[in-house]
Amino acid sequence: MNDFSKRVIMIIKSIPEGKVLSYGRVALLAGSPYAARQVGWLLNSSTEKYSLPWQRVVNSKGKVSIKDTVSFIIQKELLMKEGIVFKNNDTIDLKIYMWDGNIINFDQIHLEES
DNA sequence: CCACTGACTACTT
DNA sequence: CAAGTAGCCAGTG
Repeated sequence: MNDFSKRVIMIIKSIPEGKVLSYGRVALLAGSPYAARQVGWLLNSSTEKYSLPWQRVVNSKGKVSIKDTVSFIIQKELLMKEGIVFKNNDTIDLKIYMWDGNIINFDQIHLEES
């Protein structure tokens, strides 16, 4: 288990209910801006082990991009149960649900407001 | 070590 | 908006 994996796990676990994060965002926060794909894989292999809210991770378009039909449905159901609303074409409004409480305590990173 | 894969993304048609 | 393309990175064989 490398640092990247640990950070991803940590980040996913800190996503609050009713909020989501994109794979790319998680990868970014974990320190590897372009490791979005690994995030998906990581979820798949660590969800049970760490009880991760994997359903709260979607792609940058606000869609559930998992291929497995069953999991796809489950994810939608879970999210809707948390209060997230899907539009007719299975997409959610990232402007509203994207978790920007962002920037976890990763030292170097800090919030810059104007 | 090399080649291939993929729950991704941003960019171009 | 849909489809194709080129990067990116960790796991696997």
